[in-house]
Amino acid sequence: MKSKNLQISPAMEDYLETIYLLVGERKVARVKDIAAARGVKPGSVSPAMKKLAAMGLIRYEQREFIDLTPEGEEVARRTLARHELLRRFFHDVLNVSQKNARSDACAMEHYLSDEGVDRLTKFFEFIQRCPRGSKTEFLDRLHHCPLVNPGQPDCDHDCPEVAAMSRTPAVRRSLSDLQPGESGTVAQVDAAGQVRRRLIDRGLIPQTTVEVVRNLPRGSVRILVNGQETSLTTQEATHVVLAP
Amino acid sequence: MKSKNLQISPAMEDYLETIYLLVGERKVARVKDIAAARGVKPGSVSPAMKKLAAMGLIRYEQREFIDLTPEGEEVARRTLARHELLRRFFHDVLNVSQKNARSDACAMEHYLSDEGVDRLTKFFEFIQRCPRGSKTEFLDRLHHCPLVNPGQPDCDHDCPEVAAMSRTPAVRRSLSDLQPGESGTVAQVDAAGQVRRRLIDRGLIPQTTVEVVRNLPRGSVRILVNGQETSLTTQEATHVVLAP
DNA sequence: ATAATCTATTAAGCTCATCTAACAACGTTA
DNA sequence: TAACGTTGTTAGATGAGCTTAATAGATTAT
Ligand SMILES: [Mn+2]
Ligand SMILES: [Mn+2]
Ligand SMILES: [Mn+2]
Ligand SMILES: [Mn+2]
Repeated sequence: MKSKNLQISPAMEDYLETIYLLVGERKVARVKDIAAARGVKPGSVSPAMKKLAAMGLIRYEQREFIDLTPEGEEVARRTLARHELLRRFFHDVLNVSQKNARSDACAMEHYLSDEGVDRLTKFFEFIQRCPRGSKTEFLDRLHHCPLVNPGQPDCDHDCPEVAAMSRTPAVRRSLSDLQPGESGTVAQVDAAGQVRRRLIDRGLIPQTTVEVVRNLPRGSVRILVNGQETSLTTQEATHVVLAP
Repeated sequence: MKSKNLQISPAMEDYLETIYLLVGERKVARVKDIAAARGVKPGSVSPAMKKLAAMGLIRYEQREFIDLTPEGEEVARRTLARHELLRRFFHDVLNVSQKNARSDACAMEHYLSDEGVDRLTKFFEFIQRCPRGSKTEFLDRLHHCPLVNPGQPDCDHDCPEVAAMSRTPAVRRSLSDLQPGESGTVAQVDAAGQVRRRLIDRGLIPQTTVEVVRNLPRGSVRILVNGQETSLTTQEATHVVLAP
């Protein structure tokens, strides 16, 4: 029984993932449960099940319990592996809340290439094994570095940058220090909330090159980011820390 | 002129992003160019432009050059910022090929939450500033660590794990060493190509807990991953390195 | 100026994923 | 067994996004 449609859509992957989890949790998957888990109405589930059955991915007799075929299980597991990989990256590495980590991951899992899976896995292998024995050493630094998270006591990881910071008050150069014609590389967006969002949304993320085109009246600067011009208030510009 | 539809779909975001880039590159955006850039037919673009114009995001008179309104530019820039953030993460950090990094990023940009953007930016700030002065020190380790990339000469970063590795032949414990009932934590999937993919697709990614349920005849093991059982050949199991 | 060539718009039609609302099957309780 | 409540199926409709093919407008060459 060949599948008629070789491409599996995001929605179909999610149905398979959901069935897989339901069968794992409570032995059986029913239309009602699938609908609840996916946040859709039962009326949407029945036709979807018909389709998945036609593709040979589930075993489905009307009104009976739903079960994955080996091929469906394959897809479900692959999808879930991507889901977990991304969720862990967001939650465990980036410290995104569980809720957002989960929903971002479940949306993006359908678009992560095989190469992406491979390399993201390598990343976990690295932070698990390389950094000096303790498996959380790298994450510790990431989550507690006072350079990035102001208010953190100290990273106690003999980091010369931090030491330098506590010696000299602040040798930081910001975007507001640049003269028209000069350019620099963003090192950090030293702001929170709305200001931070606005700066990031304008493309001012670390490692981006930014050039000051000219100063505008009324305390604004015209800048060039990603080959495109925008304006910023000088106030905002002081929050963009540049690499030395 | 209020937007009738407050939610902007992935496709619409991509149209805005495309227009933004075209205007930046060659001053004007025409239907034909937009179609080519997005890989759709011109017949799809015209109605889309009509819609975006109705939403107040572009300036569009039939048969004339297309331009973003300030609101459209806002959306375009935000989308592009996410695109670049993700692309850089995949390419510069994970070493995914430009092609895949770009396409993965452009698909996922529409689903990354604000919190995700914020934290991913923090990640870049961290690797830019914390690790010992050189901005590429962390990436160097990641990309050259011989623990993860066999064949690499040596990471020369006084890493005790590597030193231990070169002293003692191999103290590694793999999934195939576990007895039924025992469990461990995945540290690395020490395989390439098909085998690696198959193991990852079964959920065996670093930091996952795995339990051996029982040994099967004919050199297979039944294992429990993510609350679900699967089988592996003993051969495959030897490639799953466990944390000590 | 006319024809040839590009380019853009439109209409019709497709697929996918969803909804609502009517209906059918089933199991339970009275 | 009859009624009821729960669960599942179906049909009809919607909307997004795309294609193709016909048509229309604009530009360029002859
Ligand atoms: Mn999903
Ligand atoms: Mn998922
Ligand atoms: Mn995109
Ligand atoms: Mn994009």
